[in-house]
Amino acid sequence: MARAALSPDAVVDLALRVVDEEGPDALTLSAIAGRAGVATPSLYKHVRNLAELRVLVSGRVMGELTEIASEAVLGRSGDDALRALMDGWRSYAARHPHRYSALIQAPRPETAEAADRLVGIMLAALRAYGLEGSAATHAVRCLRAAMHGFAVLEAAGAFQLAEDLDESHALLAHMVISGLRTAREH
Amino acid sequence: MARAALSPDAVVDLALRVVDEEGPDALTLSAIAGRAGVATPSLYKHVRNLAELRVLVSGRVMGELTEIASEAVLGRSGDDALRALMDGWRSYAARHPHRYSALIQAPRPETAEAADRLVGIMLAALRAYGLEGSAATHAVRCLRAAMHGFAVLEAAGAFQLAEDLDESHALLAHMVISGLRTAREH
DNA sequence: CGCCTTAGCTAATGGCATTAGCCTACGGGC
DNA sequence: GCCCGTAGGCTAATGCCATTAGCTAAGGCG
Repeated sequence: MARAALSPDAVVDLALRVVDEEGPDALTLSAIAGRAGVATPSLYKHVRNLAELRVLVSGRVMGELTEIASEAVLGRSGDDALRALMDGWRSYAARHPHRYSALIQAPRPETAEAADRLVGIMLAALRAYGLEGSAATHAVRCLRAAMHGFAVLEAAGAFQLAEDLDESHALLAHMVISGLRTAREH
Repeated sequence: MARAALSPDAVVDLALRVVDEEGPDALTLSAIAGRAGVATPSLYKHVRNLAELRVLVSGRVMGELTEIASEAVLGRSGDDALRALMDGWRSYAARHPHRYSALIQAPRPETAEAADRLVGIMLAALRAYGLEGSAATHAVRCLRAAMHGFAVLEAAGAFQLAEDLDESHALLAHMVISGLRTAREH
């Protein structure tokens, strides 16, 4: 069975290292093969193709994000939980901007489970606001949009001015919270 | 001067058509050359390379978005202006999802002017809330994050459930508005 | 009327993904 | 302890794409 060094998981590990160090565009099979000390075609023994590898990477990132989110919410509720969730999300994206950019948003069966867990955590974070059915769905969508939008823009370096990003993000959290508190009327 | 059919602008036009019809990943010089009825290397007479073409495409999209945004805000103020801006933004992204995905968020000198105009429009839309200096910057950042996050997720088809997206988006607008109204404390 | 600029061309290079087919070392069963 | 099947590696080949170099012709301008 040869060196046994490689496996689908190991390939994803290397892929994440490539992404972190060289950016999502550098995620190429030959870059990974180089790091693995293996010829490029050998990777096809572990991964169907580049597209599938991207999905696997995305799934891994989603899993990490789920872990972060779940820790953030743990033992908190209400505004506190929501703020912790948003802060955790943002800090993950800021710590690993390339990794975050490798997140695929289009729903894929392979990442459906992780995505569902994430939605579950968001729902839990929103529990204190007493949202029922559709209202909860709308709230989760907005929360996701806010967190993702901020994370993407920050990761891309789109916020140029000198103002403190922590403060901007606190305002975003305030918007979500105050919007949820007064959601009756809209 | 040969056929005079091509020019940098014409190349961008074709590029936009490719993006719209086949998605951002299909944006390739040879696809454009095919549509232009020209050999691939000929395009280098009009555009420095693929990377620059992407930036030009992004600039064009940003310009269109600026137009939409400015029309939306025109003749309105306060909550009304803000909601119209958000609705216009979202509907542009929904109408041209691939085009919207081709938007490059990382600041580039070539798109700086369009980006500044966009920020200017957002500032105008926020005028009624009486934000000064830094507070206005934070508000623009949050508005951008909310609009962009929702647009990206919708364009990617990330919102799966059956609930009405208009309603979700109305809630998002409500969050922004109510957050701005109560922004003192945070 | 000739020149020069310019937009097009072909040829060549190199990176990458992907497929096909080969080779071999291990591990389980005898 | 030996045999064989399988799995994981390899090389070779293909094809697409971007990019560069150098050629060519056509149109405007003097």
